[in-house]
Amino acid sequence: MLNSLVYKAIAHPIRRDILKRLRDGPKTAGELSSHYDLSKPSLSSHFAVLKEADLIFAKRSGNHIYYNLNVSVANEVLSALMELFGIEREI
Amino acid sequence: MLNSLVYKAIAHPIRRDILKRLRDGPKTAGELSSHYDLSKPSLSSHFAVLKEADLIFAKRSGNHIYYNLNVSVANEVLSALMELFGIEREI
DNA sequence: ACACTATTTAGGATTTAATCTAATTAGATT
DNA sequence: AATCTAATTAGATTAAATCCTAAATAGTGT
Repeated sequence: MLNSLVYKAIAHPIRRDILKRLRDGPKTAGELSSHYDLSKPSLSSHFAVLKEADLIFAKRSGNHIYYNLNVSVANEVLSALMELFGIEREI
Repeated sequence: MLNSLVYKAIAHPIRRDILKRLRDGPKTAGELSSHYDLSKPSLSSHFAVLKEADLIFAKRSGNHIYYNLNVSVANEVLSALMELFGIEREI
């Protein structure tokens, strides 16, 4: 079954928004932080929660760290919820 | 978009287990409570969270209150998460 | 190696969630 | 209307999450 950390990770609106933004490609912490009225340390801890849940992963390039959406885990989340709700997935 | 209460609701393992059990049909509070080492008031508050999120609804029949899974909202959850992760749903 | 920039860790305050026991409500049945 | 059963509300406590400022780290690039 799916890791419980994932559910905790998507429980926070800012973390969901981060995930949504990462759909369109990798972003740096600074780039993401510009969208929220939140200190960088606070945002960093949101990243940590998402990383623990394995929903994102980090890659350094030059002076920046880029965050990437972990698409395979995202798919697992959906499968787990479908099972939870007893809904069949087509294909 | 989807109500934020839904994400909070599925964040707790007991609440997810309740949802799973309700897939197979309505259950009373007492019936559900027998599966958990938790006081009835605590469980009742879990029901309240699920109700607030509109994931379940209650129906009285005789001396019991039956809880039912709200399938339409369950489907909305999946759609919302698919959008969140940028995954297309077939059909 | 030194300094610069980006990000995270530490420590602490505040808020929200989860849980319990005891008391109450709601409705059903006699 | 009195009683019984099922479930919830109240009130208090403990645990977990969120957020901040200040300090530390990590890696880049001069």
